This record gives sequence, C-alpha cells and structure tokens, in this order.
Amino acid sequence: VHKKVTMSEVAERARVSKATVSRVLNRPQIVAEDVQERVHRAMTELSYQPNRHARALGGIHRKTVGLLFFKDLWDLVLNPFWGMATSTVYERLLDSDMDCNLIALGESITAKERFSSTDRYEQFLGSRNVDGFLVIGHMQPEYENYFASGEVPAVLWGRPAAPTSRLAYADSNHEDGAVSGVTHLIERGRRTIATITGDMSTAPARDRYEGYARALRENGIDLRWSLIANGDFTRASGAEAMRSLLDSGAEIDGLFAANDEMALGAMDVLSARGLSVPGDISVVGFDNVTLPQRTGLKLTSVSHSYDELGAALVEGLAARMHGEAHTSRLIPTRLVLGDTT
Amino acid sequence: VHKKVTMSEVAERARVSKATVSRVLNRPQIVAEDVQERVHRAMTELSYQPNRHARALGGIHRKTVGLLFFKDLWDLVLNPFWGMATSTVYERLLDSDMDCNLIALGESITAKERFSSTDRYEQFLGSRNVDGFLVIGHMQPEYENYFASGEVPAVLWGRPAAPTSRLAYADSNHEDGAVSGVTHLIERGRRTIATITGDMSTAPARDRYEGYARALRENGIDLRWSLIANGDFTRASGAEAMRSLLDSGAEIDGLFAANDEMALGAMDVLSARGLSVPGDISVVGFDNVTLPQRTGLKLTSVSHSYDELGAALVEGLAARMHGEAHTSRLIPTRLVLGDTT
DNA sequence: ATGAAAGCGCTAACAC
DNA sequence: GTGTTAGCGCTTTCAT
Repeated sequence: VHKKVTMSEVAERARVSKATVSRVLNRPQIVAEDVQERVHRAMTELSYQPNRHARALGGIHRKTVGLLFFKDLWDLVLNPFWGMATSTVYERLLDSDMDCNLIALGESITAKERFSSTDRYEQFLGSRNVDGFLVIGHMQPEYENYFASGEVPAVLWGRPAAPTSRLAYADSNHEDGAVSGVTHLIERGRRTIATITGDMSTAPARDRYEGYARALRENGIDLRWSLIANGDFTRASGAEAMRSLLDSGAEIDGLFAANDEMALGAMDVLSARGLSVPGDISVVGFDNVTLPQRTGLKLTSVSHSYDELGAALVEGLAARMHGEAHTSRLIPTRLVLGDTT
Repeated sequence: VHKKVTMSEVAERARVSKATVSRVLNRPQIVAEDVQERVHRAMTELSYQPNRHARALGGIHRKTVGLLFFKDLWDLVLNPFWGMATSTVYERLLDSDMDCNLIALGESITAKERFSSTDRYEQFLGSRNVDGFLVIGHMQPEYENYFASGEVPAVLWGRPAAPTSRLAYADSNHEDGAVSGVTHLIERGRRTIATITGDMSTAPARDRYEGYARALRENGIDLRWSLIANGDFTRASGAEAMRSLLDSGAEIDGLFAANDEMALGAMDVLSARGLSVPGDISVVGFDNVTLPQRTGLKLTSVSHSYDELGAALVEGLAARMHGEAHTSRLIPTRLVLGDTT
C-alpha cells in the first residue's frame, strides 16, 4: 500500500505554497502557466492523490449517490432489467463525476431490519456517506412518503405507486411503447394479435396492457378476451400463457408480450408446437434485454431509452441535491426491430 | 435537507467537552455512566450524525470496498449468478461494517477507456475513496498481474487465470461439486448420464466437466463421447445441446448440466419431446439460482455456499487491508435436492 | 473520568 | 498571481 503523500510535500517540491497547489487542483485558470507546469510535475513525481476526506471537509465535495433497490432478491437476480438499470445509472454517474454507493439490495436485507426505519437513510445522508438516493423498484408506502417528502434528495426509476405522490421520478412511457409495438404488428399485416400481460398488480404491466388495447382500438380491431392471457413477467409464465392461448383455438398471427422473458417463454412453446416465428406468428417483446438467440433470431422488442433514462435520473438527482426543484420525466421508448416480426 | 449539527453543539447541550462526546462515540467504556446518558440524550435530541469525512481525517476510518466487475454487460445482465454474487457480498460487507462502492461494471465501461489503466485503481485507493477491491469476473492478464502484485489489497471471487498467480481468491470447489451432482444421479440408479458443458474456455466449465468425468470413473462407468455436448452457459445453448444429445439416439436417463440456465433450456426440450423429468431423465444443474418452475418442479442443483464465499471474500479482504497476508480458500459446495431427480 | 489544545489534509478568504 | 491564515469536524495526546 502506498504511503500517503500530502499537499504540503507537493508544495515544497514545486516551491510554492499549499494554496497554489490547491488552486491548480480546483481553478487552474487563475494560476500562471509555468507554475502549473511545475506543480503538475511535482504531483506526478510524487504520485500525489488528493485526500477525498480532507477535500470534503474543506468544502469540495464529490457527490456520491446511494443506489437503493426495493426488490425481492429473486426478482433482482432473475430479471435482466435490474442489471441494465444498474449499469446504465452507473455510467451516467461516471459522466457526471459522481460516485456510487450500494445501499440496500433486495428484500432479503430490508427484511433483516437493517434498514427497517427511515432513520437509517437519514443516517447515510447525515454522515455524508451519500448525498442523495436513486431508488429502483417498488417500495412500501411508508418509504415512498418518506422520499416524497422532499426532506432527502431522491429520484425514483419508475413511477410512484401513489399517483399523487410528489416523489420525483423518471420512467418510460410504457403505454405508448406498447402502442408502438402492437401497431408495428398491425402494419405487418397481423390482425389476430394476442397479448401476454405482466403481473397486473404492477403499473408497468397495466400500462402495457392499456397500450395493447389502445393500439387495437385505434386500428379498428376489436378486443377479444380469448386473446389475452396473464403472466407474471417470468419466462415460465410466458410459456404457460402461450399454451393456454394456443389451446383456446384462436388463429393467432401476432403476439405482444409484456416483457422479453415472457416472449422467450412463448417462443419456446411455439417452436415446440411447430409454429414458425415470424412465419406463422410475429412476436414483439418489451424491455429489449435479449441477445440474438441460438436460432439466429433477435427478438423485436420495445426498448427503453436506457441512456436517456439514466441521464434524466442523474440530472434530476443532481438538481435535487443542489436544492433545485425537479420535474419528473416520462421518456419515450423506441421499437427495436429484430427478426421475429 | 437537514442542517448539519456538529459535535460541539452536542457537547454544549450535554455540558461536556467535545473530547467526551468523541469518547462516548469511540470508547464508551471509559466514560462515566451518567455522562454517557446525558450525551446520548443530547445526540438524539439534536439528531446528531457524525461527519464521516471529519472522522476519517481524525483517524477513525470506516472501510469502503470497491466492487469491481470484469464482465461483459450481457453476461452481467443475463446470468443470475451476478446478482447472487453482488447481494451475497453486500450482506457480508454490512456485517463487517464496511461500505460498498461500485467501481466498474462490465466491459461496456472498461472498453470506453475509463478504467483502461491500472492508474485508475490507484487513484481510487490513494484518494481514500476505497480501501480495497473485491473483484468478480475474468480479467485480462495485465490486471490480474496488477492485483496479484500485492500493492493493492484485493481479493478475487473465482480463481486467477494464471494458476501461479499470487492473487488472493475464494472460490467454490467446482470439481467436487460436479462429482457430488453426478454421484447423486448414479445413486438414483441412473447409468447413462449425459452432460452439457459450459464455455470450456473458462475454468469453472472445465472443472465441472472434470468432476463429471471423475464421478463416472469412480463408479466404474465408461465415459462416452456421445453423451457430452457443449454449451456456453446460456439457456439457448442448453436447449440446443439437449437436442443434439437426444438426436444422437443415446438412451439417456440422467443429465448433468454445467449450470442452471442450461439445465432449464434442456428441460424445455425434454418436455417438448414428451420426456418426463425426473421420470425418464433426471437432471442436475449447477449454481442453484432457480426458483420452482411453473410446473412445480424445483431444479436439483449443486449450490455454491454463497454465504461462506461472501464471508471468506470479505474476511480475506479485511485481512489484506490490515496488511496481513491472506490465504486463498476453496469452499465446498452442497447439493440442493429439488424435484428433478 | 474529563477538559484543553494540537493537528489530520485540504479550501477559502484575505492580504501582498 | 501567490502566500498567509484561519477554519472544516473530528480524534487524540497530555494535563488535571
């Protein structure tokens, strides 16, 4: 481990004062070229690293945000969306020169009472461990109220359960996204379009279903109950839903699944039954978290604008941490064409 | 945002000196009961939160470890193992009163040159941003050498690519794990046991294959090439491998898949072909990252001792950060019985 | 057992 | 432009 070299040592070596070294670090414009040069050389020669804690105490504070996951462990682990969200957010934090602290992962932890009270969050804030929170997942009302109170800087990925909540958020426009997916199927000439919904106790599932219904309506196609099957966002549920859809005897030629996992599950069943995709049935998923399958087919999917979402989240939090008000944002999705339509 | 209350305010209110407050915080034993009482009351009344940075400067330093992922983004997202690893490690860090910083996630980031040089890591260390690294995934040799040098405290989850590397690590005993899985199949009376391997360019895949071979050998069963199919740890590859296994015409009655995802893919194919599990074919996976399927079947799987692994990693890193030498550890797996055998 | 004072490494007035 | 000085909030001798 490197022994720590302080600013004074650099100053001494560069034959200037600590203040000048500090200036070179923070406002290089106001120090003479040649002096800067000397200081920089001294810094690299000594391989100087400013002490983060000292800087923070002094007043220069590199923000660190706490990443909060309110999710069941298994959901976290089995749903690719989580990983996408994490890395997306992380990249944007990097761009904004912020650090990222993991604060709570999954219910397995919150259940252990480690974070059972909101005090815990204030502790993180108060101790300057983090300067704000990025929240992912669906939390209990008490927490939502807490974060919505505005006492602590926080922004949510998704939408608050309570529609009237003042909690700042950024989310995809799930309904419009679903509309674009289903409309695409219609444009491809499909008319008997089934859907597999997600867990309807969640807002995204409901929105995506609404989008499906609206797209049909706008195109003068009647909604048929026999074309609607319920899933819970897991692959297995997608497969089962597809089976029941097929067994009901409808002549389905298009499928809109509320997420990619279920689309994949459905396609397993289709291929097992000798139905070709997209020959017999076109399928569209949601989330765009799949790679081309071994069959060579890449799933057509409604994709979140991950980068934009991440950026909106981080910008929003930065604003909140600066004390500014933050307006929530609804971000458009885009349809990513694959080979399944 | 709460206005910051300092130690002096607490001291004043409790009618003691800052020094005493500090003592209450750090070595309560040496301060009189009644004084402690008063101080504690003052603290809660003012809802005082010690400033992390000030403490660090003063000398009390809560360790922060940097979580480093050397993995391709898609692997991260699509392989449940990642999430398990993260949350496992995180829980153990919590137990040890350490914080967790995300440092690099996936190749998408390293590729962007943000962490292209090892200097970057020293920066994190030097700036006291983190005190050590927990590394997950497979890294390029240059990084491995860097971390193995011992200059920076680091422990790897998995095993170094270079067998002679001095890099401290903790890993499951994949080979023994595979032996236990295959032996279990044999004990269940299976004799024609196929295997689907993982990406053989990785050490775990090779180890698990070795275990398969050894278990057969130890039980006097000949290895048959027609019972070995290659996959790449993805579900789709498992399905394809299963198909080719079945098409080869062998009368398979047992399957050992090198991970759960592939086992699931294989089972998709089995059910599509009307083969029952475990009736016709018993199947064992590896990693134990599945929930019971919709069919009600929970996959039998060789499970990592996640808690132990996490604990070993964190303990090891703590030792390294204290300057002690750390000995790597190989941790036994345990077979988790499900309904597929 | 407790208080006074020095100092951790840095930043930010304020002078020159 | 650059140096001097005084903190930032805490820990830790050293007295008492």
